[in-house]
Amino acid sequence: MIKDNLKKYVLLDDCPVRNVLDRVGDKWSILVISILGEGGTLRFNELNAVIGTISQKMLTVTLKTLEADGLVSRKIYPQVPPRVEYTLTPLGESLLPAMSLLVDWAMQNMSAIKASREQYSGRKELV
Amino acid sequence: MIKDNLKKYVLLDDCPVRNVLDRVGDKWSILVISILGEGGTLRFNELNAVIGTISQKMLTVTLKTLEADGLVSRKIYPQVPPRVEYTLTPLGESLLPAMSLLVDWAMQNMSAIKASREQYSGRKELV
DNA sequence: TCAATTACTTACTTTGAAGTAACTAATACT
DNA sequence: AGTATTAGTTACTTCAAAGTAAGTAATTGA
Repeated sequence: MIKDNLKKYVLLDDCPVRNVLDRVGDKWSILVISILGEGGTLRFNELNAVIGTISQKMLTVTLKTLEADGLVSRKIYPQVPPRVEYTLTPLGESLLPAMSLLVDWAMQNMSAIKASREQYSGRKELV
Repeated sequence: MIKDNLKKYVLLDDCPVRNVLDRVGDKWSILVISILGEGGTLRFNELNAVIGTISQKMLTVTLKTLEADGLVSRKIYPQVPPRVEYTLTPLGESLLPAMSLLVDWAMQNMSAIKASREQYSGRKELV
């Protein structure tokens, strides 16, 4: 017996919302979007240096996925050595408010969460 | 040479924000929080039925993690068969606005994203 | 001639999240 | 005696995301 106002959530699994959020939820996308959101336009190696711990492969994969989704645009300058610049598209920029609300929440509440985790893990050790 | 206003993002990797967002980004947490946010209080099997495609194990794991983080509270009624009720804590409820903004964005833009993906994948096949 | 530069690609391995299926405790009901 | 019920646990497998390390193209400058 499921309440009517909850039935729509059955559809949320394997649905387009899940589909979109999966990509937002990967390891590097939120970070890259945040950086481009503040930094404007950046080259591949600039992004690489700003993040510091990302591998070239994962930066490539992340940028390609974001480009395929229409969140990031890629501009190639026909030079040698190559110059490629990345920028948020309007669609990518439209994601910034929702994302920064989430990041703000995380920053404001991380101490409460850490405290809760410690309390929770402490339980077991006392049994 | 990294612009000064971007340097803080270097810290974002392996930091508490990442730590918190990782859990929000797992497969079932957003769904469970959304359901509890609308459904109020629900029993284990009610959540299981509402979601439909989640396994008992993953529902257990997800709820335990959310409980450890202090986002969900767990109330046990000493009965047989057991009765366990789950509710959002105030901390869990405080996450709802940020989450629903993200979900709304996903719903509003999924068609644009799907279109972009198709256009992108179409490129390769024409080479 | 040779190293440096930039934005990658490729091949391989590792890791952990998630899935599957069976099992459990404790009691009420038939 | 046997079945149903609820909220799990346990052992095992699968799979894809992520990491590692090396190689590549094309040109400039020493």
